[in-house]
Amino acid sequence: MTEHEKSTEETIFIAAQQVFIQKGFDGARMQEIATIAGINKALLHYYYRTKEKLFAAIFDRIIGNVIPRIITFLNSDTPIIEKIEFFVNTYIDLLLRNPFIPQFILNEINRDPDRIAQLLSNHISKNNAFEKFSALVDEEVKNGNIHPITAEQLIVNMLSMCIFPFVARPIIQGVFFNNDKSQYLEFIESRKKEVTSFIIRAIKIEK
Amino acid sequence: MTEHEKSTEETIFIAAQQVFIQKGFDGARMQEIATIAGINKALLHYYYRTKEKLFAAIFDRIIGNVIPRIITFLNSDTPIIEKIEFFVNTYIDLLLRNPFIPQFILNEINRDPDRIAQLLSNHISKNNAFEKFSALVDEEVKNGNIHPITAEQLIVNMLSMCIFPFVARPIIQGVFFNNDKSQYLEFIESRKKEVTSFIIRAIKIEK
DNA sequence: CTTAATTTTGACCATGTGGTTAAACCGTAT
DNA sequence: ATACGGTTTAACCACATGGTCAAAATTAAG
Repeated sequence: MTEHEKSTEETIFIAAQQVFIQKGFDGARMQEIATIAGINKALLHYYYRTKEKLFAAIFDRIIGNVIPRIITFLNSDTPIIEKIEFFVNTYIDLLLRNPFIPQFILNEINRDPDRIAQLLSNHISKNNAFEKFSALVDEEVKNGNIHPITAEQLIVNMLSMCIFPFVARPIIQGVFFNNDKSQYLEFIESRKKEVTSFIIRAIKIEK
Repeated sequence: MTEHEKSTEETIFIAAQQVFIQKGFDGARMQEIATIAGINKALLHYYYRTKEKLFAAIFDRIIGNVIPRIITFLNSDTPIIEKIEFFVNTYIDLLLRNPFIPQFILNEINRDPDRIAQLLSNHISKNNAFEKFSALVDEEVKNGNIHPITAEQLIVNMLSMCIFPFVARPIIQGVFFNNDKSQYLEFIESRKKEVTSFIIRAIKIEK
């Protein structure tokens, strides 16, 4: 193996990621992955013994990229308004760079509903991340800084508005923008500010 | 065929709907559908010639149930605040009764991105529904009744907060509610009011 | 150079899959 | 009774699919 070329294992990984994302687990074909990776199908099984294991490897790496961001958001000590601003911006940015992640995760949710929930629960409870954020929200409500809302509702609203536009991309792009890709991307880009101010207007109490 | 029992065709349809929703197109097996319908596999092909056609039949009926609601929302002549209130309520109600619809449609988006966009575009442009709503939003902004926002952003925000909690159900239920079903349903139920007031606070300008 | 370990391949297998076909079944009109 | 239309079935087929295996190619070690 020379320096400049990726290892076979990583080549397979990238090819598999592409196919699994595009076709889902059931739609993905080991042969197609092999072809894209430019290798023999048997070699797939040499590195990752089964389709399940190959999928799991990809899934774990992707989910491992997302969870820390959520933990950080819940855990950080900045004021709530700044937290939201920062989270919406970095999260939409992440999804712009990896627009396939949401659909991929949603697909997996369908295939094995408990697995992700378990994974997330572990990470989040390990740091008491949710309790911390929940306490912050409650306090801000008590102090009259934001309108009454539970932490759960707020988080779900935030994630909804960040993630949904990516899974519904074909609809949004088709219905609103005549399938023009750049208009869609511009729309998403502008959502960083739009969603942030939308949420802030929805919760902040002006004094 | 006696009166009280459903026609074979409808029995198949219901079984197929159940399987396609649970497993997705690729994961669904014609044999499983047949077994659930309590009939022979060949009979599936007698009524619906191929898997594709069977799926299309189900898809069309489901999507046909959703589109009119969106058209109505865009078209009705009531003030914008009332429109939003009404839409969020009826839409979340619809999804509570058919919680599988979102995941089903999202799956299909992945399989054939242009098809739904086409379908929706046709219906919506047929009634000039979007232009009408867009004009309403612009006018409300101009009159200083709501904060500046485009119709697209507003619609996407609304749909996001209504739909996403259903596709992310396993995560929400697992992380927030220890997998307690009734707590999750209560959470969704309360969103009818929460999301409505969240949106209204985000857009309405108090005078 | 020789040997041993690792990596890669082509051929192969068992099984599952969507789909077909010819025959049986069943109610009904003649 | 029988002939006929629509309905249902068991058996079957071609083929794709995930996975295996023994041998070949390549690399590393002595």
